[in-house]
Amino acid sequence: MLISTKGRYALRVMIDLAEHQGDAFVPLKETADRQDISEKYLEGILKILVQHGLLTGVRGKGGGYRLTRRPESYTVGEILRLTEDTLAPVACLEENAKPCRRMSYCRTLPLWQELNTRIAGYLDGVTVADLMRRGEDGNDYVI
Amino acid sequence: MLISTKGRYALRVMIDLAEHQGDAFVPLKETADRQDISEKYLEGILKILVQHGLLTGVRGKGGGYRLTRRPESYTVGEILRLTEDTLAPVACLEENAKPCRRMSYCRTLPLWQELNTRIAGYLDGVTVADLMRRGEDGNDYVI
DNA sequence: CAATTACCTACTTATCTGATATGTTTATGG
DNA sequence: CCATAAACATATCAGATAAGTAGGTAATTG
Repeated sequence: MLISTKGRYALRVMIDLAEHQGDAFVPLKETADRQDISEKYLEGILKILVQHGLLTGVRGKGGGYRLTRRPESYTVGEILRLTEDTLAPVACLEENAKPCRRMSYCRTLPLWQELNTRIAGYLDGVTVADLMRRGEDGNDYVI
Repeated sequence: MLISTKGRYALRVMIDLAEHQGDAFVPLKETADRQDISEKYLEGILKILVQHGLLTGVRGKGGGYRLTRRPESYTVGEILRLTEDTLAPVACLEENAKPCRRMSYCRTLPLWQELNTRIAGYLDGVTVADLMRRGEDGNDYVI
């Protein structure tokens, strides 16, 4: 499992907010209901997105969450990197992995590196705006 | 983390056996030493590979393990699918995942499906023979 | 001031990972 | 035929992670 519920939920929330934007701030409860996700669990996820500036959160009556940028400017990779611990397919390629002695001659390292590149390349090439378009004509982001 | 040590070790063992083949059976202890992997832990991994016919295991003095086919006939995907629980990047795409109600309209499903296809496609396109060739001229399996 | 809503901290429960320990069976060489 | 080498089998375990729950605090508005 490369992507946990945390990352999947984060993506769905971003899409939800993008789709219900314009009419000011969207309270978490609304999104949680629509997406059928536990409110309390979602809170933790949205906190991360706010802290990193992807969303604005406003408290009190009339408050809620809102995107800070246009949907086409958020890549899937950007969102997942915040909510997932890592997107690396193997431990050796993680951020803070302890350097592996076998690196210089490991027969499998190039395999993992290429896999990593392909995964990151794909996820960085799809935007939230792309994900909104399911069912529309000419939707080919999956290709 | 898509691939755990189990899968990574399995791959390294297959390569190790491929490289030390011909001189009959290779005892687990040898491979474990060369690859710096716990003997006991490796046993469990090799058992799986034997049970599925990728390796032959022979007991007693002079025994050990041997590939049953030529290195170029084993794909990385084939090996990893045996040793990893799943290669699916998200829970919804696992073998025995309970069918998701949101499937027909889920905005993110196509994203995961395409990611899954790309990962599987890459891993099924690389063989054990390819992995042996690191450092050789014209080695371009990572491209 | 009351209601709403985001924000914060801590806990829980189940599952998975990466092993270790302790044997049993099978084959070979002396 | 017995000691040794080796695969095969089963159980257990400690630590980490995932997914979610609980309970409370702070800010904003009508």
